Amino acid sequence: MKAGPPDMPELPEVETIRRDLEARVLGRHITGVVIAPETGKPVPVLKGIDEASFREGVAGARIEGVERRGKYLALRLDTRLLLIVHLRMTGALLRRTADAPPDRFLRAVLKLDDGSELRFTDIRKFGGLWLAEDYSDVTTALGPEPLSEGFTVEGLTVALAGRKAPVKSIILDQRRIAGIGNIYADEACFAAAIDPRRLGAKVTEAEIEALHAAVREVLLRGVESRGASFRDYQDANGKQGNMQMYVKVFRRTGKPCYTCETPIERVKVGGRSTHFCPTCQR
DNA sequence: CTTATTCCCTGATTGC
DNA sequence: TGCAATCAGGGAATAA
Repeated sequence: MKAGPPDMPELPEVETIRRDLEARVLGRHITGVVIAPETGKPVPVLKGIDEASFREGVAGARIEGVERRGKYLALRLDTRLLLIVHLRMTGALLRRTADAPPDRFLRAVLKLDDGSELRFTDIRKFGGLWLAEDYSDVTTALGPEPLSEGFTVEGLTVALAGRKAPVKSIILDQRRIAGIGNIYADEACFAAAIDPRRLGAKVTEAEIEALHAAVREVLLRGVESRGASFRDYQDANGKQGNMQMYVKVFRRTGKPCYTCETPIERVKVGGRSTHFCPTCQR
């Protein structure tokens, strides 16, 4: 496995986990919860709820749906509550048999009535679990799902109109579009031939159409590839994705652009590492 | 409403 | 060789 900074679960990665879990845990009952002892600096894995209340809220509940909203994953319980998970940077949600070897960086375990377990691991402890009635209880309002009909050229036009923020920052903003992270933002800007540093207000009508199509294209390819595993990402079965083999610019700094052979450049946009081709992207 | 900055956390990498 | 400093980043909080 290639070394480097961690890769972060974005829409395609979370969707891959969702599909894996839907096929395996739908209809199962949660029989127990185990919170792993803290290692390093103590950071609660349960957000906005104490352990006893969480256990009481999920124990015995039946899993009636496995959902995704943006980068949030949720188990819909028959109690009408959502057990919401966010993996942030290094989180994983692994389906294991109860006798499987211990996982490193374990933070919480949901035990199921078929003897399997859902293990939440997280090296950097940015992720967490919530128990809530709705996504709006745990996050600011999320924009449309980019792979749904709710994501339109018109909506993207409004999101960019008059804005002085870089186009990359705008498509990374979960309130504008839900689910795009650093990998797919860079790939979408390349596919649309737009310099990621360009201000939103300076993107033309034709380019907005191209960007709309590009966002959908790169995310669909990501889902088809079962996500990108540059280092840490793994699906619910502990397997890596393949999207890292198809990226055109992300973490290809100094390597030749596949289109024009100009070396890919890396800059900071909105505090995030940003990769682009200075020739193809204007 | 906007945009920019800081913070959280720890394994990998870089620098001396 | 060793050990400290630096880096990565999603999203919330804060500042302006």
